[in-house]
This record gives sequence, C-alpha cells and structure tokens, in this order.
Amino acid sequence: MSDILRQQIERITSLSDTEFEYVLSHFVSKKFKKHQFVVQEGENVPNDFFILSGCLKSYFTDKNGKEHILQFGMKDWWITDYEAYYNQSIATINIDCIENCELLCLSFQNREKLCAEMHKIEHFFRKKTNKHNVALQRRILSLLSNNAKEKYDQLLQLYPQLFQKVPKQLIASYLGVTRETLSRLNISSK
Amino acid sequence: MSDILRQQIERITSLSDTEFEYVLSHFVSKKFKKHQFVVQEGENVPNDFFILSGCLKSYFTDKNGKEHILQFGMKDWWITDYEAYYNQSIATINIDCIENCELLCLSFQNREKLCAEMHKIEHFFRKKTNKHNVALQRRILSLLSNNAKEKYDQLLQLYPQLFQKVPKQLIASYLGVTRETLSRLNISSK
DNA sequence: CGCGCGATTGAGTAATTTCAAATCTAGTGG
DNA sequence: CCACTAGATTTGAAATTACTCAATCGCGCG
Repeated sequence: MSDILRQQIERITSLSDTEFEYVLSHFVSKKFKKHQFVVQEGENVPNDFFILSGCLKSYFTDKNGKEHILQFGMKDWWITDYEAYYNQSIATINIDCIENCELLCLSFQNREKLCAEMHKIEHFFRKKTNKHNVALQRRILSLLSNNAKEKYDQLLQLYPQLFQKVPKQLIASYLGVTRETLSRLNISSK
Repeated sequence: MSDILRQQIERITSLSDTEFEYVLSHFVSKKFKKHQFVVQEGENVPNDFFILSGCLKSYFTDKNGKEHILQFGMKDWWITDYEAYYNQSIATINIDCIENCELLCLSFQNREKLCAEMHKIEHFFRKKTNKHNVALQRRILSLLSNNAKEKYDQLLQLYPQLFQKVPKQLIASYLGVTRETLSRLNISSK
C-alpha cells in the first residue's frame, strides 16, 4: 500500500529499500471514517497527510458561515493546513473525509528530521512543493481570468476522477460560485 | 547591495562569508528599465529573479486581451513564471518593470547545482517555497471568501508599501475586479 | 499651457446571488 | 420489493452586484 508513496518519491529521487523503510518509519498509518475530521479549525496541526486511499476536502468557513473549498485530496496527494503546519500554529481551516480514508501521517518534527538527515528527502520535498506552487498559481489564474463555465471545464479536464467522488455543490464551492449557478451552466457531458 | 539576499538566506540558515560568496557567484546582477520585460509570454524562462530594488508585476493576458495580475514583486521578493521556470518550458505570463529595477538572476541550472552541492541551500529553497505556498493559499482563500472591499483592505494591511508604487488599476486587476469597481468602493484611508 | 495617464462618475446591461420550492436519487428499514 | 427520508440537484423569480462603455476630472511633467 505504501508503495504509492515510494513511487511518488522515486519519480523525483531514487531510494534503496532500506532508505525507503527508514523514511516510512517516520510515518504513521491511520484510518479515518467518512465525515471524520482530520484537521479542525482552532486546533494544532501536527501532521501532513499522504493519502493512500479515499477522498478529503479542506475548507474555510467565512464569517457568514459559508464554506469555501481550498483543496480536495485524493489518492497519491498530500493534504493539510499548510499555513498552520509550516508555522506550527493553529488551524484556520477544516479538513474532513468525504469517504473513508487511509492516510500516512507525517509530523512536522519527523519531516524536518528526515530533511536534515537525508539530503535526498529535502530535495524531494522541495520539488514537491514547487509542483504544488505551480498548481496553486494555476488556480489563482483560473479564478481571476475564467468565468464559471470555463473554470468548471478546466477542473473537469484536469481532475476527471474528482467528479466521480465529489458532489457538485462542493465543486461549486471550489470554483467560487453557488451551487445554483453551477447547476445553471448547462454542463454538456454526463 | 546583495546583503539583502544574504540576510534573507540567513533568516533560515547561517552562511560563512566564503559560502555566501560562492552562492552569490551563481547569480548575475542586471539592471532593467521601467516598462522593460523580464519574462515574456512565449519565450523561455531561464531565470528566477531576486529583487534588489524596484517594483515589478507578473500578469496573464486572457483571450479577451484583459490583463490579470498574478503577483507583484518588490525589494527582497522573488519573481518569475514559476510554472515555466520549474518545468523549463515556455512562459504563459509576462513580467515587466513598474519602476527601474535591479535584479539578481538565478538560472535554473545554477539553482539546481547549488541545491545539489549545498544541503543548506536546498533547505533554504525548501523553506522559501513553503512560505510562498502559504502566501498563495491565503490569496486563494481571499479570492474565494472576501468581497472586493475586504480583499482591498487585506492587501493594504499586508503590503502597504505596494500602494505607494502601484497605480490603483493594477491593484484592481490583482484583486480580480475592474478599476471602476475598485474606485466605487469608497476607500476610507488616503 | 497642454498632453497623457490615472481616477472617478453615470447609466444601462449582464451575470450572479438569494430565497423558496420542486424534483431527483441513493440508501435504509419494514 | 416498496415506502420513506436525507441529501443533492434543479428551477423560478426577484434583488443585488459587478461589468461595460462613455464622459469627465485631476494632476504631474515636459
């Protein structure tokens, strides 16, 4: 199961079996049930989560009680409240499970330890974060320059798997429109 | 002048004089004039730029010819088309100077060389990228959950220096509204 | 002084939201 | 197998918000 993690790392840097075992020993595997919280607003965020299976959402609740999806998480992705995790501060967002999930939890201390001990791993995390930044930048451009329909189409093209697992109202929240507006877009496919 | 860079690095990891000299030798210092392009859509993006002085904007031109500001750059910040830079592909955005600028240019090859040779530097870039990540995430949340006035106030609070250098129409473009809308917000201060 | 750029204002239009109600769907228990 | 329910989606109509386009204003610089 943790092969998925190894494959992801090895796409960037190769590891011996013993090296990977050592890295893996810094993760804790945990199962979460549908609707269970993984990160909760106002609490500490000790872990970053690598997703072995399942589907999650991270979202911000604004002063009017409206939820805004910051990120979805699926197999092979990472998810946490990065602001709180990196700064070791209090979460401002929630993350919960849309499905039952199996996660590999990496504490901040273990992440820093691995990065300090193994240059390779620091390299891996740098590259991974670079990719994450590119994705975030694309999202910003999409939010700024596309209308609702275009944003929807772009997301559908990028992550078709998402649409199998996630209700449309969450997609709407991710795109920054109401579910009613999304419904009125007259989506062709499906 | 390049002290600014050293200070930024040393906020994360300490360097000897010789180490810093070595690092610095991988940068090329260049001056750019107001309105000059630093990155141009459709071209290669060999460099990431550390800003010694001046002010820049990176922006995306959509199919209607409308410009959307992705990022501003000021003293002590970094700027480039990260998607094109990291993937060594063709720029999809433009970056040009709002003022005369003095930049330290770091080629992708030199960045990777430094990261491979000096674990410290890889550590620095990982941490820097983490921070960038947090900033991008905040921006997304702001775009999703704040109205124009709130986004404006938040930006003003975060980067008051910007408002000295940048015309309001660019601020509007950064916030994702038209200049007319921004003008109608009835900004209190100033 | 006058040009040019940026900022503001007005009026009509387009897009999105809100609120309410109706419809559809998947899963549960009898 | 069917009825029931909760959640998700759709539809309608009115209200709001932002946009477009055009005109005007203000100011600094040559």
